Amino acid sequence: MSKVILQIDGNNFYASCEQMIDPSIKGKGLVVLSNNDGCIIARSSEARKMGIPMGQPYFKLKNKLTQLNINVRSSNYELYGDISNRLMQLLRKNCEELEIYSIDEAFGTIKRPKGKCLYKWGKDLRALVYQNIGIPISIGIAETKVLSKISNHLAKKIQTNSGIFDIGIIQNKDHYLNQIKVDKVWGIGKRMSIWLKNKGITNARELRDMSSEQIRKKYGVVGLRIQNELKGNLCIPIKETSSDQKEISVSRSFSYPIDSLEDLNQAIIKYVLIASAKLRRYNQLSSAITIFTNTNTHSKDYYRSEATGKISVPTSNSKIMIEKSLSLTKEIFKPYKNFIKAGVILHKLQSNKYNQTLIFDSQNIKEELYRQRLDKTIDNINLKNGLDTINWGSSMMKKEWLPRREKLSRIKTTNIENIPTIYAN
DNA sequence: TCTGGGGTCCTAGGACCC
DNA sequence: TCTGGGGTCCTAGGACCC
Repeated sequence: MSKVILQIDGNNFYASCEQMIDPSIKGKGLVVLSNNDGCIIARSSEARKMGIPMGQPYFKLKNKLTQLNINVRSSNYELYGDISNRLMQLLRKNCEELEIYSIDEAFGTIKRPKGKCLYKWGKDLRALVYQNIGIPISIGIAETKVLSKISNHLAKKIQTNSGIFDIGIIQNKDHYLNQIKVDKVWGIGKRMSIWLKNKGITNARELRDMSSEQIRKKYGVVGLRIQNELKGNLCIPIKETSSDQKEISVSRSFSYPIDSLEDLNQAIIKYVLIASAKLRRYNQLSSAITIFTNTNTHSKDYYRSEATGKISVPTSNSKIMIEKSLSLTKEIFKPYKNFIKAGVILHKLQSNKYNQTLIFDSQNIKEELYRQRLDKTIDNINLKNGLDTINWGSSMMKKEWLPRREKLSRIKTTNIENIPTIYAN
């Protein structure tokens, strides 16, 4: 028995989620838009076949989508999050270890009985997931993470594999690795693939076989790890328990440009409230905040500004964070600029279990406890009734610049009971 | 007119200490 | 007159991921 790595993901995840809760669009062309209805970030396989590209701005393709009778949805992260949780729970039951890598993707491990292909095992899991969750998945099986990604890619690409591929059972993988373009290898991005192509390296097999010394010189341990994983040596381990988050960021584009400090302040307050609620949900504290804003990246006089401030006592308190943020906002604001986006990043996160705060005098302790209770009460009410039920007065004044979500599916998704369950037979 | 959002890891270089 | 060198911690920024 040897351990193998599995890479499992939901096919066209956002599109599949939308189709699952609304059977009327099943089997039809469908695209899902990013926040602010900006770009196309997911396509059903039907839309893909009709030639709709990924990542394109919505406004450029609006007419074409109408002509082709393709359905359009704004992204609905509450829904995708709910479905993702159910998917991951089911996968956890069926793997030995599981690392949740993103909303639609996980790495897992199981034992391989000596010399046995795991295609049948994958097929059963795939059927189980479809019956219980209603989402089609793909499964790639291999010795390492990088190879399991490639295996998953082949599972999707080659029709006869029907969503499952076990490259780990294949001794000589050259035939398959030759088919994988170098920029499709996990960890090889734009920059590295340009450098590799200039060196005549175009596919995964060539990357595996090239001089390690050259890679190490240019890309250090990061590059070497990728190459080693291609050779079948596990270098990137499975992280089962997601260690505490290192930072939390909340940013949004506005539906139209803003140019007043007042508007910017309101946006920032809004984002700080979301971020600090997240922080409390993770039982973490932060001791540094970055605020940033920028004008249109596509315009000639693009302007971006950011400022970071420390908080002397690590906190998760909304009020303290808002005060800090507003003083930072004043620093980064410039008049006569049309800002189209702003955001907040909390860093230096730590668990609130080990909160070694400064010694408070009794009055401060009282205030701190009061603040914590207040935050908690607000969080609980908002969790039950939606994010905006109770909010800080200052973030309520104007909302016209909030992001667009015009094509949101109407189904109420914050309630898990509304998600249909599909039973076998 | 309209081009997303939220993360991680690594490295180089500065500040500081002994 | 000659003015070291290694370690650690922090930060900003690059590159990549979904």
